[in-house]
Amino acid sequence: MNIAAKPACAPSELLARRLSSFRPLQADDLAPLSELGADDHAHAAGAELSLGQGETRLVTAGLVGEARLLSDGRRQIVALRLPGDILTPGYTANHVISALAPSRTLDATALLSRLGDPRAAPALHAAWAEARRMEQRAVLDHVVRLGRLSAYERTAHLLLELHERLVRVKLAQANGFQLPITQEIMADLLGLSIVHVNRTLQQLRREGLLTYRAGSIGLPDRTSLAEACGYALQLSPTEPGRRRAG
Amino acid sequence: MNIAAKPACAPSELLARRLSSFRPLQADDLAPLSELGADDHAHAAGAELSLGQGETRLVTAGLVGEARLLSDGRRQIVALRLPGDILTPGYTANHVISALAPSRTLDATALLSRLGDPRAAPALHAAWAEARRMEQRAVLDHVVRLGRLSAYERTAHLLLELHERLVRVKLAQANGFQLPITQEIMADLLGLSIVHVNRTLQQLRREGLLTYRAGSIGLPDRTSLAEACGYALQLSPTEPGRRRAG
DNA sequence: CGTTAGTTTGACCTGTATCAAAGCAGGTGG
DNA sequence: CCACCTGCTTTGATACAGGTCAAACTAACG
Repeated sequence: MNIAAKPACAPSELLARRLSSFRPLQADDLAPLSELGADDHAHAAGAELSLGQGETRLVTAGLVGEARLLSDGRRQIVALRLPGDILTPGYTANHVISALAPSRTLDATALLSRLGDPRAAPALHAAWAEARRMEQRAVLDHVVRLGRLSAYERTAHLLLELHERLVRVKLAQANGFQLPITQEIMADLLGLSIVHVNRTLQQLRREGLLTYRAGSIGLPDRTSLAEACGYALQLSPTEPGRRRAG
Repeated sequence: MNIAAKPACAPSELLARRLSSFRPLQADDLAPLSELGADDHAHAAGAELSLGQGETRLVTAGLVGEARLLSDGRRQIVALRLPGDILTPGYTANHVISALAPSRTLDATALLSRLGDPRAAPALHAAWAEARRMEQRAVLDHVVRLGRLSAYERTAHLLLELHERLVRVKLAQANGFQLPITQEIMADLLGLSIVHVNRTLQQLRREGLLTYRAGSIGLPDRTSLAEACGYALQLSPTEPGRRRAG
């Protein structure tokens, strides 16, 4: 039940969970996933991952970030990749992919090209397409956070998004999850200074909307938190596995 | 030579230009594009475009924006679509696609599904894949602008990006282009207030890095401008059609 | 020519950055 | 087992980029 360096479950199981969260899938739909080996590669926290041209890797544990570096040292993390997410090579020279916490990844180039083909595995393909859509959506949410939300809203919004994404791969509890990253990383994610991230987290705690210690985030009242930042919850606050009615 | 409401050229020619800017393409490679009719649909400035589920439209003239609306009226434009770009339905309820200037679009669902197939038209497919990559890259650039660049840098960075994108479809001059949008729209694009956009544009003008009147942008010194905001020019500043050596 | 939409200016305010220093671990070596 | 790093968090004081409010200016348009 956490994003540890040690894989909580087999890579294929992880992907199965994520894809099933988008489309109901039968056991035999999932068969192609079993081609994934268990030979994942470990990355220490902070290690940069370099993907070969055209290579696709599946994150199986930990937390990976894709960031853009500016010449004066500023950094913006443009995407967070959680277990079950995939990595593709960056677009520009200053685009770096690195493990934000001890992580594991696995080459999934072959499987992924199969998922992209509607003929090979229709059910998986549909679920995969939905997952891709969701990723697209997440980037745009990130744009809105950075462009139009206050520090307070940004932070709340991001935590809610992470929670929902982790629930899909069953790596979160109903009202909390592990987030083994420093406040500096949160700052680079949220486009804020470290100091301000710290103060914002304190405010959320003071208001009883957040608890955290030792990299463990608690969101005791996701409904209020969502209201406070305009986040549209996708999963029921009480039964996070279940899709919402509205 | 501008992004007017009247199409400057046939839709197929527009796509041909954009794709050719990514990969050299022969006349017969481009043949499949001719299936595009000329029956594009006009949209008044400000009009919202609603795409059917699964529908894909090609922008043939004007300027289209994809925005997210917040309940209190804040708006963030998450992507600008220029002639030669495509539109797909939004991901969320608050995602709206609207013409930012008088525009024209054309259904391209059939053609686009063909471009996605490597077997049907390999050369076009490769160019198209590259174009998609570039779009991805542009969104991430937008994230960096909003998250880590100052108002001044953001503005410069965006104008340079727009210029390069318009050059690809031959709708820009060597050092300028038409940008028929209000400063309010720029504000929603850049995550700034209208007033501050105005002041930032003035500063750029004062410094001789920008001229504009009547929706016409001039970038007399793209090299300096790029330096001022850390933009990595892709096209030669002197011969904007040609790929850069570095 | 009056109306309306957009731009520009000025005065003022506030959210967030910056700087600096003080706590607080957790790990290492003596 | 303590003393010491070293990296992270927290706090306080201060500065500034950019927001807000309000009004004047401009230009297009019927």
